[in-house]
Amino acid sequence: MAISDLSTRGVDALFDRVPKATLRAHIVERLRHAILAGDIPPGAPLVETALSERFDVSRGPLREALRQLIEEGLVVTVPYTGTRVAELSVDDIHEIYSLRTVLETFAFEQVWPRRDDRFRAELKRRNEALIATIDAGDDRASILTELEFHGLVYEASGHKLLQRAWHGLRGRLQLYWAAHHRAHGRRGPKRDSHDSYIKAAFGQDFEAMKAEIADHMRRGMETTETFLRSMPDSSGKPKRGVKS
Amino acid sequence: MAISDLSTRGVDALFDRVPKATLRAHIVERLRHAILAGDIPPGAPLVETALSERFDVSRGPLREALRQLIEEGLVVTVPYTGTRVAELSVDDIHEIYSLRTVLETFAFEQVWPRRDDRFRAELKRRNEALIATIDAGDDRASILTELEFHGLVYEASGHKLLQRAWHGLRGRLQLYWAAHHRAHGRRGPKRDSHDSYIKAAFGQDFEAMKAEIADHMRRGMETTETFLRSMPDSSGKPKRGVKS
DNA sequence: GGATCGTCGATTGTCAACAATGTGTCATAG
DNA sequence: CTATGACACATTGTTGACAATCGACGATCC
Repeated sequence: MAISDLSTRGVDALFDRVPKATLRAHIVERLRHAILAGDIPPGAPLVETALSERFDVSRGPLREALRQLIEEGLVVTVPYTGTRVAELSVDDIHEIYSLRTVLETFAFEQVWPRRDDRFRAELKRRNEALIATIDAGDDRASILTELEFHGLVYEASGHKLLQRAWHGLRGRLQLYWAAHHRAHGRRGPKRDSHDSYIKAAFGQDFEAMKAEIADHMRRGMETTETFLRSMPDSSGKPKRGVKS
Repeated sequence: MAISDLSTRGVDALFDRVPKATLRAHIVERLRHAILAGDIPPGAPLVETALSERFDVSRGPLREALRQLIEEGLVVTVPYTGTRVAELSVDDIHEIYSLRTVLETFAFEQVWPRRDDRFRAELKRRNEALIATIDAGDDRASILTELEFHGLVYEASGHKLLQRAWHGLRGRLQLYWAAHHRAHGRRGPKRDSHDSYIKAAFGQDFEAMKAEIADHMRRGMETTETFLRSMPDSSGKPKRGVKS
């Protein structure tokens, strides 16, 4: 799996100018990383010329990369006027978590009959990876490991459309979690936050699993919402902040 | 709506160069229409130079339009090799309908407490519009009216992310329905196909509504799957067929 | 002094030419 | 006749320049 490959090499090990496949894909990666890491905060303007210079590419591939990030919900644009990193809002949080509850429940429903030993072992492995990042105090990495933990269910479902939907949610979630991390230092996921989740996943009662998912999501949403409401004003109008 | 506008004036009655908003958006509209109407069948190659000439734009906006259609699942591409209209497959049908069942159930769950008279009236209105197109024998239009009928629930949910997910499903559904229509002349939706659906939607029993949705989807999926399996070979390799 | 209109700068939208890559063909050797 | 290799063609990827549009600032008029 290329995913675990990425997580081991760390978040900012950047290949500078080694076009592996297509240029646009690389820009998407790097821009997404810069946004999700908070290097370019929500609301910050994304000027095409500045970005094309920063990434050392022309505006063509860069524009296409921006379009993709728009599709992912990380970036918003208004024609002839400008492009910015998406802003945060409580309404979005409600939408993200409510839809995520539905999708993750559905994903588990698909996976339920096929929970073999490999699935169980991998779920445990990813939980231990999550705990490791928490113990290490690496909050930024713990965001990724937590997403990978939950991502397993979608991958195991074998449902491509569902995985696609999860991908769209995943980016948005990361945007909020990263902002939380940036504001409070620690986002504060507990070591045992997934214990009951795993227990239910290994059990035989699917209804219990559904309840556990709903509960897990409710807690996550409340945490995120509380954080966002504590923000002074995330809908302010930051002027500049792209260059470097 | 500009869509009905486009459908009435036909595919090649082109406004010659009246940029209303942004060029890319227009190309997306026209390309999507051409694909969903079957003018460019599944598997047909989409050559950028040919399309840019056909639509009288340069390759820049055209490429961006293609990217968007890729996101929507109507088009597939492989780097440096080519772009084609997405092919049809039974696996996709299962994914589309299973996910759609989940999403539409969720949408109804959101709408359930707010089913006021306006909602009921609009649902009836759209059903009558669907019946009108069926009676008129306009199968192509009945695809649109049926999608609009089901679309109401998503719109009424007020859930932007959910609407976005529906949008992605909608295009794919249309792709299959249009192929069905093209192959069999009539796709054959019955006049009363939504009677029980509406009855459940107006009732008080949400569990009954869930069952009705599941049943409706199951029937739709079976119809679509049966059609696709009756196709000689939809995974063949058509050579050319873009120009004109 | 306040409002309105025009102008200027900044930013995105669009275009046509050039480079990189992949695929199929055709000649050639075994 | 088959396999193999090089070559040419078709197609996408990338680039830099040019055009259209928007927002803000400042001058001007009431």
